[in-house]
Amino acid sequence: MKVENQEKVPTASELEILQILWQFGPQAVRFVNDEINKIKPGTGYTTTLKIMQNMLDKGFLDRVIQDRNHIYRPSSPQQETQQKLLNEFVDAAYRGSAASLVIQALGHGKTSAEELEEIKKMIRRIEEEKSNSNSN
Amino acid sequence: MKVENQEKVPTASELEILQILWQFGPQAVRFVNDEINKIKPGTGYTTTLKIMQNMLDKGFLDRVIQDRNHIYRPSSPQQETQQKLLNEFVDAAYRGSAASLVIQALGHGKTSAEELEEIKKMIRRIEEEKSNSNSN
DNA sequence: AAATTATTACGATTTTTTTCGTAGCGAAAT
DNA sequence: ATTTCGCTACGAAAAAAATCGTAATAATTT
Repeated sequence: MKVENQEKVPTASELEILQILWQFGPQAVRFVNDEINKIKPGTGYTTTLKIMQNMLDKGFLDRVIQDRNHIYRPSSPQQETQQKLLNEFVDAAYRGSAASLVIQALGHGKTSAEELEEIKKMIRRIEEEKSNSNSN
Repeated sequence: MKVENQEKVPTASELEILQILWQFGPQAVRFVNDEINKIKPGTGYTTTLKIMQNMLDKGFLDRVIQDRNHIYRPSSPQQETQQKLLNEFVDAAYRGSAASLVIQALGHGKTSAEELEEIKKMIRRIEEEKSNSNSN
């Protein structure tokens, strides 16, 4: 019985690029590089290009030619990638205990009342599922 | 007004070592290397040693001589390091939204009823603090 | 004190990631 | 058709992290 998966996840720089594509949809390198320069000024075009090409090789991105240039888009849905990142992070930083991560994440105090409501709703949903799980 | 911190956080391998020291308290290299070999068999003694020496240089570990060998211990409390890791992770993977991370973390279904109770307790505490926040 | 044993120190190599210079290519402008 | 412009391809260098071989050191045993 295997304990956990060893999925390949994007690096920090790769994740920045994914965030931009998640937010703005499929884009050319130029657009992505411009966005990155808003956060990390001075990042060369070819730097961004190379990372995106690496991501293509690793299978994190797909590419299509449109209007004579290359449009990149994430090859997996945002949620799925975030879930993998989260799983890896929980294992590495909290030894697999999602609950203690959650408690610490809430503990920093910047969570709004609306968000807390959403979270409570989520908990209620889970509790309902749990009580129904005998009749599966 | 600064938006967020850019603290130096341990790498994945360094974090593994911190986890061992958090769990078992201050230890010599030999002990840490043995533990690591339970997870990553074949990791050489000098590899672990070198990483721990790097961590000493970076300030993640302190060292004391005891019984003629070097005993290492984390230089910051576990919670503090985990909080920094968490902040960085929330920014990188969830663009700063702790709430969506929490919802996704709960979503995978492996959180026990007891843990859910703990989380609800935490939420109640936060809500109380929020309503008292005018009288600070 | 010489040999053995266990440890740390040091340096080098390998691997991964990030960075960028330069060449090549195709479309548009002159 | 030649130049210019914007993009991609390629390769290499720099930086960061992980790995390990070997030397040095110090205590214990003989």
